[in-house]
Amino acid sequence: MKLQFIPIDFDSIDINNQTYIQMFGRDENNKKICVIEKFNDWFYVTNLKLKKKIEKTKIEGISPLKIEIENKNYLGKKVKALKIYLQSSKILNKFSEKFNGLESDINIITKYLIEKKFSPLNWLEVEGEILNNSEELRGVDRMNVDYVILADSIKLGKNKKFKPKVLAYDIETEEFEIGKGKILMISLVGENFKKVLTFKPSKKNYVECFKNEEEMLKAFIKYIKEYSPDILTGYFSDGFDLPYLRARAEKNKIKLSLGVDNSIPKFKRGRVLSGKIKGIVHIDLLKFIQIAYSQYLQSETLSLNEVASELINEKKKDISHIDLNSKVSKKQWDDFCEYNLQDSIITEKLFRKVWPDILEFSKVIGEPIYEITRGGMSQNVENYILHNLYKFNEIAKLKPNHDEISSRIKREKYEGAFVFQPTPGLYENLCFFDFTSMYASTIVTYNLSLSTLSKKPTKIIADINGKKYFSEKSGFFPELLKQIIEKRKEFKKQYKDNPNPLLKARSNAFKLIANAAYGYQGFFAARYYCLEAAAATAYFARESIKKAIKDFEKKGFKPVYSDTDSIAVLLENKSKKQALLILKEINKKLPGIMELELEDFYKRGIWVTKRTGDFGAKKKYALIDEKNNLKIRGFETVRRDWCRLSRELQNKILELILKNGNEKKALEYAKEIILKIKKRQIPLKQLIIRTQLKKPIEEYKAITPHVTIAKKMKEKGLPANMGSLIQYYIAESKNKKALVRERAKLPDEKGEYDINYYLKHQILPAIENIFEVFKININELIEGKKQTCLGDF
DNA sequence: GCGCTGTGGGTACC
DNA sequence: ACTGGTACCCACAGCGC
Repeated sequence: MKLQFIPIDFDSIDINNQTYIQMFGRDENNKKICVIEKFNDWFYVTNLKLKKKIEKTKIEGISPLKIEIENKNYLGKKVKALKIYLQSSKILNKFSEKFNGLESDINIITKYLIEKKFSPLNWLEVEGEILNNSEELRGVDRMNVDYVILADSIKLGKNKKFKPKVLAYDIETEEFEIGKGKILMISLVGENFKKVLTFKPSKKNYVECFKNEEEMLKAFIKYIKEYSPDILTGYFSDGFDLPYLRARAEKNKIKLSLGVDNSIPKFKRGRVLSGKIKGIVHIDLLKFIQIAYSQYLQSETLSLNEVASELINEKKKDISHIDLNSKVSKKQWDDFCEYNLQDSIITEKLFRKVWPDILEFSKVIGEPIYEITRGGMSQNVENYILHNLYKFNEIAKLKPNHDEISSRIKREKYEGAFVFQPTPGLYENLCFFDFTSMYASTIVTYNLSLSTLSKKPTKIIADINGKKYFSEKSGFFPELLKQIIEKRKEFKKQYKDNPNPLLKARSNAFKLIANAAYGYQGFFAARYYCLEAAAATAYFARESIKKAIKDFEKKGFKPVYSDTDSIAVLLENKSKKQALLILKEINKKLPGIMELELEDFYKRGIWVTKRTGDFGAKKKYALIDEKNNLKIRGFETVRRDWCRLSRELQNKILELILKNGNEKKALEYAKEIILKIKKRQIPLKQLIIRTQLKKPIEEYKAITPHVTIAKKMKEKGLPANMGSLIQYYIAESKNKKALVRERAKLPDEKGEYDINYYLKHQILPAIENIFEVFKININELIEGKKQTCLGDF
């Protein structure tokens, strides 16, 4: 039979020493199906003399299926290679190791997709037979899908729209530690499907009540099987919900058979766990948001609440804390159920919102959605490369081994970007320019990569701790990056002409890959690691930006600031038109694909001194554009480890100064706030300091306030683990010389906030340097000196 | 015990 | 360990005296 099929999840299986690829997805009638196809895995050997020996080799009773001689490239050089096919991939590594093989370390699904030139989530045309309790294939078709088909041939099909069947879930538990307490409830939300499973009655109509935790877990499994989603999604579900479910299932001695073959979820150890369910793509939305969105989000944490409110304008249900040790009222329990349901509702909506990005990311990189949502950007860059090496007939380089990685980690840092030393002051009429995708353009323009690093001198010379040369013949890495940049441009333009989420997502996916390519070459675990290329990229970028600054200066534009790829100049008596003309002139002379573009014009901008030393601080400035929009960089206002009071005060002061062009109103405002805190009229909420715990508590050498508080929280049984945001305030103490950490208290701990601490350590640092631009000494104002001059105090 | 400087730690910029 | 380097600023740690 012949059918149209869209693959969503991928796996492989070995039956009687033959490897098969399993693809789970939908047919054109929206039936959930599994397509199985034989696949012969391979590896390469570049020593042709080994052909006979390999042919005769047998491992675990298996010898090579066939060996082909191919003309290939390896790191840009022509090679003759043996391509050795094996019917079973389980002995591939053993074979490959024996003969120093290549490409044996590429994931089998990746290889299948590369060989077939399929991309996940593209429709395929499948011809084959439906399996019916096939004994020959050891009952591989006994799965919870509508049918299983063994394919004879698979071709690219006609693309059409596809909407995956999604189920979102969320659990509420007694304890935060995985598996420690019971799971109290589980919510499930899909299209026209809303349920909360629990074992304590509630009158809410979506709640289903079971005898105990065990029965609830069984029902959870049953509902997932019945609903049979393509995608099961949660928020932080790799790190919490799924492992917790696994632990409680074990405790209740039931099998968490969520897979379509009744298998239990598999967990892969990484920096954090990732949970895989056979035949259903488990997506932890948090992970994808970290990869694709975090750099664009305003949210200070990536909590579901903050992210959802920013992306879909939805909030979690606000309920008061429930103390499970005391009696819980019916109303409280109902609210709790609703809270649980709401989390899944939000997660499902959030999923719908980011789905175009997941889809495009997967198509652009060429990897299934499970893979692209895990493993970080370096992995995505690498996968993009692997899927496109065929264009260059390249054999892939092996991953570095453990020793290689260790020595790479130990290497010294190289010199990075250039940052202009600003002169503190308030400036008027500024013009910002920046290089488009600077590092990526630099890599392309100067041909910087592992395979183009040359031992012999060339015209491309990077002066990085000695001279390094790069060949002028373009290499596959820069060439690939060039294509990425071109595609980015193309889709960006298409999006401009025809704004739709898919085009935006596609353009954004290419942008993210381009931006990560530079970091990739300097990343210790990269296949195409090349520190010289990374250092040379930074070198040529520095040269470019310094030259551009000089060029603007020559044309009479005074440079004020520059960081990595941006330049700010003063317009002074010149017009915007003139600035754009100069930009054009400078652009004409730029090499390769380097391109400088106008970022924006600003009415005013302010730069301040460092707190220590009397010169201008880098990476700290505030701008106001012609529509009175503020753009604040680096200041305490944008730093989450400062209390709200200092942040809001500083923000207001910057705004008043930039709007008015002078400090008068700002000073009035500062006085007001200082007076308020002196009178203890500022609510504690404004004074909470938040700092993240970046590692396990025991590993800290310096015992800072937030570490002290974290310890206190642990003692109280509150969650304070790696990654937690620790909140505290600084309270008064009889001992004037007590350390800050000794005065730090939890937000709900009794005490009076220390007015002096907040004046000197939170308010003063946030505004002192700003007023210094106007020769005003805020410290004197705070301490109450010169009262007669300033009044009020 | 005081004052200075170095270091660890967190966060932001690009 | 899960892209890179640059820079700010705090609180504590450690040193000399």
